[in-house]
Amino acid sequence: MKSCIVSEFRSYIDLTDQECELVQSLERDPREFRKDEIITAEGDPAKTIFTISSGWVASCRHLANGNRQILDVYLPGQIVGMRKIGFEQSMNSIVAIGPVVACPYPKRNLIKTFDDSPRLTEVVMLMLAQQQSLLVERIMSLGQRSADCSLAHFVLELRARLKTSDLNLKTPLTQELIADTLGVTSVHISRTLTDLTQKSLLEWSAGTFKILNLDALVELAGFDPSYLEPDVNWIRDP
Amino acid sequence: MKSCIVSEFRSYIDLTDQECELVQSLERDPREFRKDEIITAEGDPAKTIFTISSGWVASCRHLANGNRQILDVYLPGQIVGMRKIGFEQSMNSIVAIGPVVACPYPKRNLIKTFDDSPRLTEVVMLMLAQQQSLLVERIMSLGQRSADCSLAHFVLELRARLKTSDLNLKTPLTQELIADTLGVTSVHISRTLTDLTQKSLLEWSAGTFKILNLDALVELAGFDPSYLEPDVNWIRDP
DNA sequence: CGTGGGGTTGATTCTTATCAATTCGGGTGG
DNA sequence: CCACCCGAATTGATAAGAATCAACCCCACG
Repeated sequence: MKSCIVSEFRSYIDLTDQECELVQSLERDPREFRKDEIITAEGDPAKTIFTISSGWVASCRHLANGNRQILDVYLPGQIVGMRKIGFEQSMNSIVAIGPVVACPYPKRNLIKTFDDSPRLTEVVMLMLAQQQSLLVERIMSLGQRSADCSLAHFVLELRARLKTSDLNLKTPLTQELIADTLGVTSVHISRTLTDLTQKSLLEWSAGTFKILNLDALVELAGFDPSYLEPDVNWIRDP
Repeated sequence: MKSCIVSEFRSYIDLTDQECELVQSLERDPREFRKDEIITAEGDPAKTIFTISSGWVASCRHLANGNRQILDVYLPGQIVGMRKIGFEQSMNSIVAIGPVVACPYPKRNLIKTFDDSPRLTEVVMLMLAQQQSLLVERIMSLGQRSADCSLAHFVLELRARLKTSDLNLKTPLTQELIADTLGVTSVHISRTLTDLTQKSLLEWSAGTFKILNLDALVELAGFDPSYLEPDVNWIRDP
């Protein structure tokens, strides 16, 4: 399989051969996970980071009452668990949405990379900053947007992250996953979806969204993709 | 004035004299801001980062409909605007809560520090990871906690961040600020506060919280401060 | 054929928003 | 020193949005 993580890094900067090698070393040990398998659990020691080769993954946290909040959805090529750099214990679990191939590697390896390449360190920092802006957008949805706006925004964000111009998005998500992401119940997602369908904005069936009216959806969501477009100019030359 | 930012960095690692100098250079140009003054606005070019010398500051984002969400509250010593490292445009504004002294400096200076000291780079990365975990906790409040839990959690988080064992917290906040942070209305904050007071958990007057029953508050909030305690062991030696 | 996970629908309740009126309290100017 | 004013907080009445509970449908899969 072509290295997902290399092409992820390449989407930020050009890699020298040596850098390429360094990055590749993060994707050496592919492991398969079944749908709904817990890749790491809350409270586990924060020693292992994962790179996703294929499939989607969610990081989530549970409250004492059992409520689950999905913090972020990760797509192939992404590094999962970078927050763990700063902590001894993993504070959220990572779950496979559908079948997944992911490569675990010790946190130490990533830190080692910092020693070897200040340039890659800067890319990692950029990734952290970008993840923050995803979290910020989630906060906006949870705190200020109504369910229909949030849902529209969520779909548009996914589409932008998938870098596709297709109006049909195939996902391994369920309505319950979406609900736990947007902080509402799955029942409410169902109703909201039929609402949006009646308004000829969006359809959902069997795991795929079909965008019926892109402009109206963007308008409803107030979607501005600039938070997904990083600035790489400050990163030093090789 | 003693350098706030140096002591902030010192709370993570010991600084060599040289590092100390580097860090100090980030706090050279103190400027005063009035209460409610906008320090930077959404859409401004993301060139300037701030270090807070005194006072509190909030970063917030507005929606098209005028709704405001406060993303984070920053205390003296903290670096504000690190997310901007990754973007050309500032995607949220920074507002002075009460009178503030803050030191602006070009983003480039921070990046320059990365060249000069891999060790400080690692501290900055740790700060980013820690900010993420604050955002995550906010997401949990917005998405899954009821207003009273969120409020209790918010107060306990503040107390932990202020590193005080006092049960009285003096803040420059208003109920409206708190409301915009927790994603509810100020009216609802008012009601929730009187609720908590009736239950002898918490009092509020003239900008200070008085914790009446710490244990019960921790229990209600499900508060676990470990997300505020970074792991610094991986940072390289000087 | 059952079985079960995912989705839909309806009835009802609960939390929070909204709008509006009122109070409180600390400054300011006469 | 008092009257006034303003921002902040409180209170009440009502409405909207979302949760909850429960029943039911659909359909892929053993």
